[in-house]
Amino acid sequence: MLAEIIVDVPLMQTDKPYSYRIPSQWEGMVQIGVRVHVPFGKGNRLIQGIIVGLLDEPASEDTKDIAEILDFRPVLTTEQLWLAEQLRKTVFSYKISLLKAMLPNLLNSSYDKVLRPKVSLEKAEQESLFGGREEIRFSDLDVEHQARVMRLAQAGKIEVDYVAMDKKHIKREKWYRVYQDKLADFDISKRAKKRQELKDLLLQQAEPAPLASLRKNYSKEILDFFEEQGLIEVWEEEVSRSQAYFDKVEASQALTLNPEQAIAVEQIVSTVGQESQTYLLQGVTGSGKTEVYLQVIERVLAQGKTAIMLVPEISLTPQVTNRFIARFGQQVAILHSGLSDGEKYDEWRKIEQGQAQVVVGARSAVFAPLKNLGVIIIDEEHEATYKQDSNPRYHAREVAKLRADYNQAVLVLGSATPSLETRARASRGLYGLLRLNQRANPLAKIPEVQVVDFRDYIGQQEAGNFTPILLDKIREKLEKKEQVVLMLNRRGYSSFVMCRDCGTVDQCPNCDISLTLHMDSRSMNCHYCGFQKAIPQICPNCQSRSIRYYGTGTQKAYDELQELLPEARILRMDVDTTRKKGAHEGLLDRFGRGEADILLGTQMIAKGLDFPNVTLVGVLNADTALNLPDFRSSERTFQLLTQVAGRAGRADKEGEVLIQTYNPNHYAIAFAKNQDYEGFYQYEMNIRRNLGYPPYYFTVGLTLSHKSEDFVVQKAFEVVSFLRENLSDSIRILGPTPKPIARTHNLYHYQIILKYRKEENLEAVLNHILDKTQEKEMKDLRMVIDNEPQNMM
DNA sequence: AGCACGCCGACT
DNA sequence: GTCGGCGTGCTC
Repeated sequence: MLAEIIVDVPLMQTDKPYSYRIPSQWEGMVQIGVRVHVPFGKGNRLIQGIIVGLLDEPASEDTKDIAEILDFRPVLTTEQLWLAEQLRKTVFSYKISLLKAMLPNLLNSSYDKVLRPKVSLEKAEQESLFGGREEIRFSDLDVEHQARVMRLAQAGKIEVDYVAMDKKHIKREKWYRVYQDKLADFDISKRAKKRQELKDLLLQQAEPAPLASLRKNYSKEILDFFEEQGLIEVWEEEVSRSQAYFDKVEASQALTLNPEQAIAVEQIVSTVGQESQTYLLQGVTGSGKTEVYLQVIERVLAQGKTAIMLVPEISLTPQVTNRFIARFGQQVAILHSGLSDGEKYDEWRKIEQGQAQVVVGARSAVFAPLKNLGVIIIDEEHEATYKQDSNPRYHAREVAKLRADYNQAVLVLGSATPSLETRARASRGLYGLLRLNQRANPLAKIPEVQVVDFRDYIGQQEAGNFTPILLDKIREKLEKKEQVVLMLNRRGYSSFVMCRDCGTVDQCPNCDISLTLHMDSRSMNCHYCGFQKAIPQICPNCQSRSIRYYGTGTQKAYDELQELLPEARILRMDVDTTRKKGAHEGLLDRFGRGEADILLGTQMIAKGLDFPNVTLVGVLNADTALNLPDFRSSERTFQLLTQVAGRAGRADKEGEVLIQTYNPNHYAIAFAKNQDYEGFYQYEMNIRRNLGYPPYYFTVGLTLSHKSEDFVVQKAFEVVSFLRENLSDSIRILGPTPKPIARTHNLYHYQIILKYRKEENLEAVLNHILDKTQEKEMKDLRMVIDNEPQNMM
């Protein structure tokens, strides 16, 4: 009996199953989807592998044995193995990388080396290294000793063995149960006051309970006494570390749907279990999409099926997740990046063991090992975060479609501003189109949007970020004790330092980007590589003292605002203030409780917030994302402005939106002002057709990086000519061009973009290129192939 | 990746 | 004449 194993060596040459013999003692116990350790290569070092197949074939001469079985039951389902197989075709990554992306981090164990002295090792060395012990761990040594050990090992004086460090870790909790009859008859001496007290307490305790509740008031000795006497039974149970999270949420009931919502729910539910179908649920902000999701899931659960609910990472706030916990209680598993590895593992086990039927999570939750899927819902489907921007570069939407097909499940894509790709498919009838045009709260009105031309106020502004008209509006709202949300769209620039005499901008020495000023740490920082230095006092180029801060950041806007409106209580929310765990929720909670008048933040405030007292939303600078060298920049700007406008007037108070811009006539801003998705869609589709971009064409981006610019350029041209030779004439190849930020981490990046409608050999050709870049002569050339890149930057 | 094989220059 | 440099190729 042989097992086919994908080994954990992420390389093109090893991206195929290897056959290993299953030692007879494990025969019949080994299953597909189980992790193993296998000897690999000349040194027979142990590496992790995943069994993807079993063969009833005789072993050949050089077949090796599986060294160790890591799991008693599969950690990957057959569906997940199938998924990896499918994704391998469009995600230019290795199968092992895809499989590992489906496992919780905790299960991806690492290895250690065990060292033992050989007889040839000098006594003195043995004493100083081993100090009498029979073996030591390589990882326990400091770098100096590690090097010494390596030399001795090479000299054959130390024996080296590989062992795996398995970090698997299940948190356990002690529980107890009282033997009531026995306890009632048990006599405790009058002098043992504490034991008497505990007896009385336990007689009231009919149900099993956590031992920790007794530990608070009773010592270990007393509890041990009761256990030894057989009065209570104590045992250990696995606990979910996120349990506390669930305990504090109160259950909620389904809300009454308006006719549009009801139609959407019925339409979606009617297809569940019938066929794999995709719906686009296009609903204006505040139209109650979440309630539709909740009721669809409820109906799917009633059919005995399971559900995945994907939301963008940023909106995985308690505000959102609590709604799911409140409705479905213990049936929900929550997966997001804020959890520790241990917590993620706990949630994963809940899913894998069938305790959770609903998974709410960010991108990677699309891989959740739920069985019998009925529905997958992707909220805010246009968000770029659904595409992973590191290996493996999968798109959650694509994975969800595959899973829906596999399970005959329904895929629901929800958005107020769908991506053009999705909307185009709905328009062509490939997806069902469901619309919600009314706000769920009948009193809430679509807010009035006003566009302010920054150029009209040049020279008369009190401060760089605020036109007088916006300031007046803010003051007006503050007087009425209403709240204001201000968004600073920082993408593209931030504050930098420039010399007024010679124009020199302080740049990162490793990256082609200006350094960003951070007032709180009094330093200049590079946002790409983390480089940090002191704020210059004189120009590094001309030694002039006329050095000034330019651009704008939330910090600067905050300072300006504080000066202009000293009485206002302002909360600042950006990556700097939300880095700490829980800081994000903390800030929102405070704002929700009315502890601040103004919430000033970056794009992260545009999503999912629902504060009834917010009546003004101001966008300080609508343009920054508009001029980025990316064909999606208009789409992004339109989506962002529409989203943020939706934060105003959620309840019965009328909302207002004010957008400051230098480009009031740009179509993305004009359509956003009128909240006209249809107009924007038609206009943008025309542009995409003329320029040959998605959804009319498919795209693939290739990025080459190297520390020598000449070398990357040369290799990039070689890649382009290889592509031209091996692909059809109809493919359009752009580049190579330097990336918009041409150098980061001391590496030069060059980009090639492919645009095509149909290309038979593309997968094979790209795999071949990936394979070639791993050859030795390519030195440390880095190559990334990104199918349907979301960011051209 | 990591390890061994193997073919050329510098040295005993 | 040999030691060791790293370019090349393979891993069930």
